Amino acid sequence: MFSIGELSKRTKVKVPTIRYYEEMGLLAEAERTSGNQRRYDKDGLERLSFIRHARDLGFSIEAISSLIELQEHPDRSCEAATDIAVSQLADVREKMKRLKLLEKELTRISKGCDGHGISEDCYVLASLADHELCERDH
Amino acid sequence: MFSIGELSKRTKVKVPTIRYYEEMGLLAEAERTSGNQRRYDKDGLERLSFIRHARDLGFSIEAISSLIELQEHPDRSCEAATDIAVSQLADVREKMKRLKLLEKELTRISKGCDGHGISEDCYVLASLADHELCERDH
DNA sequence: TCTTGAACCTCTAGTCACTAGAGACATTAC
DNA sequence: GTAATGTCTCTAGTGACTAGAGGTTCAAGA
Repeated sequence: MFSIGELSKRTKVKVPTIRYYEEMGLLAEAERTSGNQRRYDKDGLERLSFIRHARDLGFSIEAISSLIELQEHPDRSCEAATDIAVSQLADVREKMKRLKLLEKELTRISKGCDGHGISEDCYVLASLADHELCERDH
Repeated sequence: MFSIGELSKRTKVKVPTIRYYEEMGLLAEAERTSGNQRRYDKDGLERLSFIRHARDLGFSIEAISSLIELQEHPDRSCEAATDIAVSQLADVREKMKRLKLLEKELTRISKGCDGHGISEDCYVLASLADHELCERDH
């Protein structure tokens, strides 16, 4: 049995965040000492690692809730879990696509200026003001 | 002179968002009709287009404020604007890097399951629980 | 056993960039 | 003139935390 601080160290999840996850129902309510402090065991550690890993992968709290629900009903099919992962993947790919376009434009923009006065024709500001300068829409 | 709804249509920025930008000081306070409704002209349209474009590129409200400040002091050097764009670019590249790793792992994860019972060994859930299965750290 | 200081508790409020809703007033088209 | 649509302000909610206040508990050393 270890404290919330210890759990925090082991999982690299901040203490207030652990309490937040408990409040959101992602973590079961922890056992308490007589002095009302939370105590965790290996189970709690594993659960929190799961949550952290999923958060790192960009799953929302809501999606993680669903995954945990699935875990607790092993009779159900695994398809639902796969669905969640697939939709997460679609999300990630969409974000990447957008970021690639942004990268291109920002590269172009940030190369344009070389320290002359803004009044003349700062390329950064001009580029932002005038969408026509973009190579593609967004 | 046109209404906030018209401005919203032309810029594709929602009405409450326009009011929010005004409150945040990104947009100057609009002129009003005798009945207290906001009226805009070409200037307002251009300013809002600028803001929208910058937001699309992921600039924060704060960064946009700085850019606007620069615009209003044309005596200053253009370097500051370039700095903001360059730091934005670094940000975008960092995000892309992370997303690439996520994509790889999510692809792996979501291929693993094929509809058997969760109790057996749902690959999605197992992967999230066990970080060792990852090919790289994150 | 006592003391001290770190860690813990709850609660409230703040972050960012909006979004939603209530209830009242203005404008526009017919 | 009336009805529908648009606009106004204000407050509160979103997601996923983070920060701070003010108080209590724990563990280690004397």
